[in-house]
Amino acid sequence: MKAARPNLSELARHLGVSIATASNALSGKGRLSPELAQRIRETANQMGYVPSQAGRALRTGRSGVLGLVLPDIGNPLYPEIAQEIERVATGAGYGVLIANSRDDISAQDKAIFQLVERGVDGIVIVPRRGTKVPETRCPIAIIDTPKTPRNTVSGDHFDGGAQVARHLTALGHTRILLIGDDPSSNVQNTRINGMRSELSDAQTVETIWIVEIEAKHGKGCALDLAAWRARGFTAFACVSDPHALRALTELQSAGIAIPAEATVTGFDNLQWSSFISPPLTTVKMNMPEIARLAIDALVTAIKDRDASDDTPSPPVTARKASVPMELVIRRSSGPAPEAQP
Amino acid sequence: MKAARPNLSELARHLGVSIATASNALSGKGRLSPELAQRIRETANQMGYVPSQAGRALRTGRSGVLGLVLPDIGNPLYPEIAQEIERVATGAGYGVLIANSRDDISAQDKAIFQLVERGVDGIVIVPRRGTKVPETRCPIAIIDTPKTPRNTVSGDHFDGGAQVARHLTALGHTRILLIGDDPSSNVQNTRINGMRSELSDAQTVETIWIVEIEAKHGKGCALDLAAWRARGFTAFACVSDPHALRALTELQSAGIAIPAEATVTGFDNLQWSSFISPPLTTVKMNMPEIARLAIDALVTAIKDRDASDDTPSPPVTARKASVPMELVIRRSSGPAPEAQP
DNA sequence: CTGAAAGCGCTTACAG
DNA sequence: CTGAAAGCGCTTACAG
Repeated sequence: MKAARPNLSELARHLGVSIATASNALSGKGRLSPELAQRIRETANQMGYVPSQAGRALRTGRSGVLGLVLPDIGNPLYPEIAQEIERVATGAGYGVLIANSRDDISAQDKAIFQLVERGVDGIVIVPRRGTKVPETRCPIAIIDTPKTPRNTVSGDHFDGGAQVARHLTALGHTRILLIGDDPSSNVQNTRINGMRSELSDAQTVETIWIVEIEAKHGKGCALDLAAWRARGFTAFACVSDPHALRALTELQSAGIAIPAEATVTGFDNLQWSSFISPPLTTVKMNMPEIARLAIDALVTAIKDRDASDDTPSPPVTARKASVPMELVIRRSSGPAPEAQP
Repeated sequence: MKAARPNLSELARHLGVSIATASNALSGKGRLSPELAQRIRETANQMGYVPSQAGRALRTGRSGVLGLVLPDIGNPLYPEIAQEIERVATGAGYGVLIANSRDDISAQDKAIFQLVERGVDGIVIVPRRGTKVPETRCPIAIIDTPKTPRNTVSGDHFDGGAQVARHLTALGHTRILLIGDDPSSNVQNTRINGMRSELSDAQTVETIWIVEIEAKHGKGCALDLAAWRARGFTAFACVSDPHALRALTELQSAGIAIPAEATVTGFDNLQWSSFISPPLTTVKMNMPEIARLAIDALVTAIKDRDASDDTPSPPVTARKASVPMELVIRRSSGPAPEAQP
């Protein structure tokens, strides 16, 4: 009644072959007759043999696990990143261990250390704002912005912003309010800069940062967008969908019709952005591609590092650092009304 | 220049003690003089000694890692679950390996198998709709609804629904539309049933399911809520915040003022629910508590299982299966207007 | 109070 | 083409 999972030596004994032969058959490494290999694989299956990761990890020095460090879930984009990273990593034969860099500023370093302690082969990090990613001997892939030091791969946030701006210009908007959340965010700044790069001096452009307004009036306070509208601003371009949602509902509540009287745009194409009324014009990142490039780069770095040992791992670089974004035009953006207050 | 991370035997040699003593000092297990233990720990720190998980796992048969299986990210509640599970698990000394049960129906079983293959000590599952969680010898904690077979712990969705209904009744609403997404969801059904349980025959209550409407009119179609409003329905109670958002923006777009002319409620208290205009009345789950109970139960089961080996692990039950929810009243709900069409 | 030794399950040169 | 043996780093009885 020994139904517990067999190990390699039990499997080998059962088959009357050596343990090495069994191992070779399953890994397809050493040369052995195809028939024997076949027979071994079948029996392994049938006996429910599952190789021990621990044994393998101890022997090979590789855990087959990658770490993923994400900041607090505040940004609803992270689940999508996590999902894509998990999908690609699984496809490459890796598991994904998650860690959270929430709380204090040192949490990111702590999270990284914990992952290293658990023996991950490499780490993907979406850095917290205003932090430095420490150097380790464990390869690290960074997803932030093209300008971030040691950045591995990211969406082309600048170009995404530029696309929004061209769209608004084409619709005839001349007074445009850019709405950011936190000026210390690399991603948000790059998006804003991208927008500004495509807006001409003939247009009036202002930027507001929500954290600064909330610092004065409290969290969740009104952004007074109706007042901006009254001053002739007809386009409200936000750095992410949740802020666009906040803007859109605030304008709607004030009785301003979207898109007839004001245009609102977001960023990130979150699930609900296509389901609200009116559906939100936004910018979609190519997450599957970003995840693929990040994991590819990481896996390559892991293999390289096996050769040259010791020393901190050099920055991991992807084949392509910047992945294009796609403007998704929906009904929340429309032609500028006659821009009268 | 041997700066690479030392292992236990190098540490022991460096200290002139046996490898067993070093191990005992670090784990605090075997009895040894406090001074020696102290000295060993200090030197270990100073030499940057990091114990090998692989070695430990191989020896102890425990990986110190839990698996977390979540369905597709469609439900924006999952990130919060993931975050809390990760937090609690880390606190209990476990890492968290994520897996996704997206795609086809068998994906959930596949995800579980992969985690087992990676040697996790236990698994937390939020089951996909309409699937059976397979029995394994690996302990599994299920987070779904109190009625789900083998459910370990969950929010009290029924009572959450009841709280919403009492709130609406107290506000004087007599014609109430319940808005669900998918009738095959245990969670959504329980919430709807909870609402119905507290609505009297004196009230008119109807339920619509978004997937059914979309099956006819296409994804993202209008829900025609203005028509319901015209028929005198003044309260729109949704099974989750994204659906409430859809309802709220649809009503606002149709020129119906919230909450003056219609009340909208959601479920789950997602981040943005407090930032929209008007902010959303919703129901908040006690995720930290749910995560704590789930992990506690799992860890207990893992320890128990070490005693009795083999055989599928019995269902993991938490000290408390059902965690209360909290109604969060915000401005999207208000007194019923004179309910004239 | 401390140490020598076995063994967890695997892979990988190496010998035959 | 196949097998015997070493060893990855740890913990845990056990002996002293």
